[in-house]
Amino acid sequence: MSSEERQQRIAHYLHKVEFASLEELAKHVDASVSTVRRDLTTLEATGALKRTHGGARLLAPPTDEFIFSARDTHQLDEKEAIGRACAELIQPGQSVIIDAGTTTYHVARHLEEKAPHVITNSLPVANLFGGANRLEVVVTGGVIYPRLGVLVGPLAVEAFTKMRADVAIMSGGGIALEGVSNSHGLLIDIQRAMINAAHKVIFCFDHTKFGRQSVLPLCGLDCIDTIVTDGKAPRGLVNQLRKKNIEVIVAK
Amino acid sequence: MSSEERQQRIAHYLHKVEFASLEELAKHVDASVSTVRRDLTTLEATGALKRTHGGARLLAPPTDEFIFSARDTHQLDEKEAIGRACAELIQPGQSVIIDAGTTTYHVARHLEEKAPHVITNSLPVANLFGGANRLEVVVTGGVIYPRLGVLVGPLAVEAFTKMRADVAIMSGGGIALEGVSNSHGLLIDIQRAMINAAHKVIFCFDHTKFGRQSVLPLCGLDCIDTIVTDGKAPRGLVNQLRKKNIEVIVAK
DNA sequence: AATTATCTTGCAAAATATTCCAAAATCTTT
DNA sequence: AAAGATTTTGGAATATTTTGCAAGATAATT
Repeated sequence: MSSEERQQRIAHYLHKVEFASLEELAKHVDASVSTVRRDLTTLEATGALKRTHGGARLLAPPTDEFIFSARDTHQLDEKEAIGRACAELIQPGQSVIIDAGTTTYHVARHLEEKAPHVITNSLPVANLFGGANRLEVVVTGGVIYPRLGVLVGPLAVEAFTKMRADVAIMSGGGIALEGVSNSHGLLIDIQRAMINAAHKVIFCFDHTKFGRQSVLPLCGLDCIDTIVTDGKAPRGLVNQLRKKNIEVIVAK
Repeated sequence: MSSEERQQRIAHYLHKVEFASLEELAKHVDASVSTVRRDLTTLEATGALKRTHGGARLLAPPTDEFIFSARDTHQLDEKEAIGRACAELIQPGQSVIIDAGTTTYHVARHLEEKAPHVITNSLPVANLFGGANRLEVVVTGGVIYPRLGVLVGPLAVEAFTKMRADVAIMSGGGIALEGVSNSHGLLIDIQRAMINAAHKVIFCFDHTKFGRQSVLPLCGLDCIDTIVTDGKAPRGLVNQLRKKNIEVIVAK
């Protein structure tokens, strides 16, 4: 049996039982406990389930989940690493604006223990925290942009002009010396409002975004306080950004 | 059994009995009293229950109207029927406000083919339509009310005062001759704004809501245009409501 | 105030996780 | 097809977490 098939069977089994111990799973897929452990780790990274001591639990009830393709995200490992590194920059109790996007989604997943005040226009992020009880999550209004699950439009922009936050965790379509650019016109206004509303601006880019310019310019480099990226980001551009007084953090 | 599974079983058990002693719980999950104590502490932190001397009690009253684990939704068949019947009242292309709640959620599930403009403060409803990109869905802003997935607070109220819709599809904790009542104080303001924003007001009640009065009054009967309910609704009260000029539709 | 029950804290034992390594399996290259 | 390189797997040694227990502290009851 291939590893993918095994992982799928684990996920499928969990959908039925909700909880399962490691031994239970090992017996079910006929593999060693070690292997199941590894599978659970990768499955957890995709957001399908949550590991617990002694087993694993379904993350969200099987119904009503927003279809957000964390599954077929590219550069999953890198985004996961970026998410973890970026989350470490947040102090407990800070108010954090979280942009919509797969990378920022992975940041959000590591943010729960910081108990931040979250402000977001991303439905996946909202869903992520919807169950958790300890933190306050503000969702901006807006019209659902179908494919991405982002709330857009005047309601969303307005919400950010009215609020202030300690940190904004942003993403974009490309980062170059000319600044940050993005592809969706509807998002630009909102992202600008986010940047204005936040005291500190952190951008998350996986290495594929470096040197790329997307259709629409979003902001100049002077808007950025910190960039978090992964190990494959081109050295040259990173150094140039650092010279421009931007803190660049490379997640391992 | 993993600790999470145990905690879930404790929570689930409490949902049945309201209150339980430590020993009772310990026996039920087959663990020591110390362990149960620790579990209760963590569970209390999530707000699911309240510790007391000698045991624990359910924090929220056992109304499931706004709790979204479809798993333990009561009167599922009835709500399904109500949902179908209510959806038939909507004309294609109308703008529809959808209240948060399990019953209204079932209405939403039957609404897609009407291609309505949807306005909602319910995350589950937003998720439901988020994937389909044929219809426009407006989500109000607000703070996520944990576990219920409802957006509450001034942002939500404000959104509804600014908008107008053809129909509002509402739910509530109880319907009696005195009017409609509900249990969650935070929701009342929003529901009032919804009612004001809509030209036609439809309330969905399964039969258990009839004759019941919840903690807080929401509105009088004069606000209601139509009520949709299931076959088990008490005849007497239904007729009295009809005499008050309310259209009552019994789904079968 | 005394008595009883319940709670908190600290600690050792058990269960579980992580890390590391060698064998097996798979993929590449010749 | 054989040899080598790479990945995957299972297991062992080492951390970490969880659990159950007991002693002292706190709250409820009489």
